Amino acid sequence: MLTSTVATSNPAAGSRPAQRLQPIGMSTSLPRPQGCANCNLRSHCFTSGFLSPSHAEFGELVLAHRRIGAGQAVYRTGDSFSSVYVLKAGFVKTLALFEDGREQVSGFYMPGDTFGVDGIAFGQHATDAIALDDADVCAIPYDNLEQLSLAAPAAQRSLYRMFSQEIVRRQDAMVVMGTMSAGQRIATFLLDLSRRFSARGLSASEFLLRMTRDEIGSLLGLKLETVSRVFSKLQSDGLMEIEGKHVRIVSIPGLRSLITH
Amino acid sequence: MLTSTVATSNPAAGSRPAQRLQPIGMSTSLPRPQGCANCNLRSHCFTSGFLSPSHAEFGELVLAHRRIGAGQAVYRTGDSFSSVYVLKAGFVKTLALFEDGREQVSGFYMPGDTFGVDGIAFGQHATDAIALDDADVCAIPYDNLEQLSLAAPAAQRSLYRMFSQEIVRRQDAMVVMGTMSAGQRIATFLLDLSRRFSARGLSASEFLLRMTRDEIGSLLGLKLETVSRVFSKLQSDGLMEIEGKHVRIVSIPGLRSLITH
DNA sequence: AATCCTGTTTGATCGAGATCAATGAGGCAC
DNA sequence: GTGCCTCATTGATCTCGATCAAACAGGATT
Repeated sequence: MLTSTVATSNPAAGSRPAQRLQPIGMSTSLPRPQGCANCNLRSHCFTSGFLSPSHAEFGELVLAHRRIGAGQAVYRTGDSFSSVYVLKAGFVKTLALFEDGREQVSGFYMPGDTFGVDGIAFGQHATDAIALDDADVCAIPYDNLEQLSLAAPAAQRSLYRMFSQEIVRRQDAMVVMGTMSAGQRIATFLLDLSRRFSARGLSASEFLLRMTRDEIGSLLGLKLETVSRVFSKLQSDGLMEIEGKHVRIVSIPGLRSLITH
Repeated sequence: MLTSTVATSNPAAGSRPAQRLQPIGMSTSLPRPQGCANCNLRSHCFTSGFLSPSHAEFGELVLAHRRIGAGQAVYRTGDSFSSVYVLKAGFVKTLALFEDGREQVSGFYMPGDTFGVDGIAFGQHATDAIALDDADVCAIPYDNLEQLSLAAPAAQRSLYRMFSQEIVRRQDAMVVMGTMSAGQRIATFLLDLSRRFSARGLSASEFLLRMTRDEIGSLLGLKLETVSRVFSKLQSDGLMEIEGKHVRIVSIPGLRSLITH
């Protein structure tokens, strides 16, 4: 069992209704305390592929910066598409909405991740992006990005890679939902989080879930009770420990073998 | 009931094992009988956004052309990524493969559709692309596309739109699998096919399925028996008629209301 | 303190779809 | 023609996850 009680970092997210923000543009952005050159997320940001230290001043030109309160929207479905966003701090979920009111979590994003790319197809966003806790986002106006891409082949390549990764990410989600049992889906989810935390220099085995059981279930095509039951089962099987939002993975290989068998 | 027996256009696809083709490049491509300017799919091809008639000769430079036999692969997972493909004739499925051997159909493509975009992220394809019947594909070497994008902003914009559409398509598939019953998934699938046939000037209500029940089930996260049962149910409910591969949708609004309720 | 609210856990039951199984239909090879 | 193969249909049964329901924990508010 976990010995310490861990408070969530997002006490207000649930009780505060999601509110619409103005679209984020350079003209309305707050001044950035420091530029890309000094950003501690440089290595994870997709701009690192084309913003070399010597181009730091160019980075200043491209990026805007804004704080999003917990539960608030970075953008809403149907909002005119103007920017792609890089998460600088906090966590964000994207929600896919269907015409008939159906909705589903389509992704969780952590610092360094890029989101909002879906908007390019039709000039308006195809998801809601909601902050799970207080979050800082860098908004990259799409017009600037297009310009930059024309001027810098490396920028174009980074952008294409990012697009393609979003395609692959959703494709993997399809396979997970189309072929895996509840236990396998949860294991896949946990290992994905683990890998991403690890890539950011954080612990691969111990971390906080920033989202609810309901949101996890929505992403995976499961009900919240099923998510809860699977967590309990994995704990009793000795593969993980879970107490509220606090997760400790006991056996990463154990979770992996669950998925294969 | 349907009064005529309709032969499938793909008698050999099932009995012939999928075989690997050489990667398609300009140097190995067959000469094209005619250029983009005269292509009857111009209006559906993503190149139509930037290849104006006056640029027809540029189109000749960009495009290569090749016939793929039924059951053969345009590319395989892991193949080095060199081209994006536009389907000129026939039907193609893409298969997503997982490390553990898991596989799932991730999309069906019809003439005018673009596929293969997933390869850009990691420089190698993330899917298999298999012809469902004899197919003609236009291969667009990625290097050329990058060059063209740098020179022509309209080309870049078309390419981005296409990427983003692939993201949205997979996201919709996630919602379908994550929130819909078997009947609703099948109805969504049929309406999607109907819309796409209709957009190509073909009948929205009567068409041939080029794929097996198993392949449909794989795309939707269902077993082939379930697909078959749902077809039978929809027929007995008077919403569609189905005989083998031949589908006639009796009530498009009826199918739509199935999805909502 | 008491109350309320959201999120979580756990139990009992139900049902949609998977699984197992048998049969049939169409096409191809010989 | 016969045999073989893949694909499709339909029935019987089973099972996993959904649903319905109750209880509880932690915070926030008053």
